[in-house]
Amino acid sequence: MTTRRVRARRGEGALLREEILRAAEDLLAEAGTEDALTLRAVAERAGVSTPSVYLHFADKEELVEAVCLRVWDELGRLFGANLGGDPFLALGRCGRAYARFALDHPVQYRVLMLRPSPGPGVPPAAAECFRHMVDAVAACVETRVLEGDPEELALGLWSAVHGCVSLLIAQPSFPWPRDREALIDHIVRIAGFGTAVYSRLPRDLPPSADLVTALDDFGARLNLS
Amino acid sequence: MTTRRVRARRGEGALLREEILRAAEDLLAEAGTEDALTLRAVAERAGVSTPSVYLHFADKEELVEAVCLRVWDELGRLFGANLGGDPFLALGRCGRAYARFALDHPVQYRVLMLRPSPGPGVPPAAAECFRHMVDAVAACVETRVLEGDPEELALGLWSAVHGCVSLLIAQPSFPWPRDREALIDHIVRIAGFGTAVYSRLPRDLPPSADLVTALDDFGARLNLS
DNA sequence: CCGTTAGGTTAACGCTGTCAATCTGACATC
DNA sequence: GATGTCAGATTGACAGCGTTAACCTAACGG
Repeated sequence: MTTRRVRARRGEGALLREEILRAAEDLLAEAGTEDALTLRAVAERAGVSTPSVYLHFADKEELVEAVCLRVWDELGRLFGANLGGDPFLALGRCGRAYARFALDHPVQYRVLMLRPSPGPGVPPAAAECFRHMVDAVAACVETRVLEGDPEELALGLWSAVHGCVSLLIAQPSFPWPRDREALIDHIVRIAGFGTAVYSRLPRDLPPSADLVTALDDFGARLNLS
Repeated sequence: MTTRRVRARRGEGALLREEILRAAEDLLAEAGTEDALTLRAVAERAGVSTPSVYLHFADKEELVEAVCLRVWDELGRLFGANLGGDPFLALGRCGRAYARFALDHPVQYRVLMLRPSPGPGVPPAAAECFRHMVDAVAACVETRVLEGDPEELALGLWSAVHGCVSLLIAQPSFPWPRDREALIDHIVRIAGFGTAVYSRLPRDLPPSADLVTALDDFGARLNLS
């Protein structure tokens, strides 16, 4: 048992919440697995009895989610810092920043994105990032190079990058190329090109049209405009 | 307690393995969550005592994985059935089949693909699917429309579809369009177009080149060939 | 009929999340 | 300074979990 924590003064009970979060954060960093986050371990490290955690978190799930959400703010900042300038370059930078963030915090990313979300809605922090993303896409649409609903396009881009990093995180034994950074780069650009081509294709192209036909059509349209 | 199971005859001990798997499968289907798969619940439903599970599975993890791997064979068949004919159309069919499979078996998909893989290697069933995928891509590369390493290209396509379905499964409260089938279609084609464009771009295109430049370059090359 | 052994069971351990009941010490008041 | 109050915690317990060691028992070959 680590040294017992001194009781907080009146009105400052919320201090414990912060200390619990810090303890859990450290535990997660040391163990590298969310399994290490037992209420008992967290409480002991915070120098407090186990049920005290319930004074600030409804249940374990809420604690774990709170811990993982803490790093998410960083992603919001990253997005903000990468906006501006050429909208396509900005979009690319955001994608790369997102991927780097996920790979830098694999445990937190898994907990928040690779599990059945507990609440009915998207976690607010993630929602804000998504809004950034939609804005970035909207800027691209305004240049007329991309066409379509920004939200829908953003979802596609998001899911492309998410697919790559979540596979990297969950399936490290896939035959990945050695250079992760380059892989991310590929994916981001593939998603970008794909979205651009797809968004500018005639809507009435039959679903069964093969790639060559579609690309030819696209090439023709590109030269026209 | 359900009726107790009659002891198997000598040499037929392996029958219990099958019955345990079936029990677990049913439990999973009824509850819709892997949390329902407690050893006690599975054993009771199989009409057997809890530790008997250990006669056929090293630990719980192995049982859960075995349960989820059972449906995976179906995916292998789906892939096989969708090969042949125009390689690009085949690739598209495979992507759609993969997505439909994942959305039809969300729990199993999550257990196998969205969690830290236990063993050192890829589960054999998934590896076989990946091989199919690489073959399909290789066929496309032979037409000269796609260029590059089939394995690398396949990874990109896989991760695109995986990204979409895993987000759909884990984050149902995202602002998804109503028509899932159409969404999958978009993603598959975006990934296809993106890969095609990207694979045919000059390798020395600077990483900072913006989308418009790259697309123009691509359009020019496409008309030349 | 007996001995062997595959095919199980019993009982228990340590761990987990969670809750009801209880204590305690800092503060406002007299 | 003594007193009452209530926020801030603790104690003790519960049910359920995965897992293990020790034990039983029914089916078969000789």
